Amino acid sequence: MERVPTTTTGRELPHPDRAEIRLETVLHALADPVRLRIAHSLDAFGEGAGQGAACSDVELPVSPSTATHHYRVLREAGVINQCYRGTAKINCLRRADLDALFPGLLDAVLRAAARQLKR
Amino acid sequence: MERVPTTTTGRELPHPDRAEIRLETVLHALADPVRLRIAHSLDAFGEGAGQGAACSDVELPVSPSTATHHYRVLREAGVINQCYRGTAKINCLRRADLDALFPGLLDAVLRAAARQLKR
DNA sequence: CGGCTAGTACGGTAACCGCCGTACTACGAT
DNA sequence: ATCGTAGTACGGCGGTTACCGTACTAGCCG
Repeated sequence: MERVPTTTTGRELPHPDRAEIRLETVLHALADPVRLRIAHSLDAFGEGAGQGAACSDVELPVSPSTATHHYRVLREAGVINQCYRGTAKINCLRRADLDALFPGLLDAVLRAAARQLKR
Repeated sequence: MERVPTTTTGRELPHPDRAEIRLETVLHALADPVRLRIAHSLDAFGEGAGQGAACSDVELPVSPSTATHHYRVLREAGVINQCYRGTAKINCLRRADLDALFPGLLDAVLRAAARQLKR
């Protein structure tokens, strides 16, 4: 059966709301190679079918506990949104918020990241 | 007399060339409030008359030695160009290089910074 | 139930960062 | 030559960061 466990788990994760997102914090979050890669992967995944990707969908060159750390940094900076679905944690970019606050920034960064990969 | 001391001083400062500029490093450089302010100020100054501004033209809430540190981070990241003119050190954004490598990024960051200031 | 998978919290370590003061150099002006 | 101004190099200090391993919880499946 299609047991889609929509937004299970009581554990709510703290997210900054739009007005609290600071440019310096966003830039700092994206300035790390691992986190930049996460953002880039989420962008790629997000464009696909149902938006969002689990942490385990993104391959990273660090240990799971370090990955958790990086996801938290991104979430607390306001770059990504995280929610639990079953045992998985689904991540997606906060495009709407970022675009509203800093028009063009996210796209510029993601395109720059993509471009730098092909070099 | 107009003793314009064009590019005096033998001391040459090391700059990365275009191909060496890394996105993560640029983002890291811009992720600090003081350095973001420097970039923003250079943008404002640069648009004016003769391009570039001396370090002392940009007011910063840190000591001179710390300011030196921040300028160096920006230069080594490839965000600014520095050269001596007389006793002053002239700084300007490396627009052409950054725009070529990461189109739209610098403008997005600077506009985001400007926008965040008016809040 | 037991076991699997996904992710976490904790604690520790080594590196880095932002900041400063002090002592110094480089240039221009007097 | 002397002084003042612009910026620097150095060393130190305290806070943050990236990383890991280990031990743990939450949900799913058989």
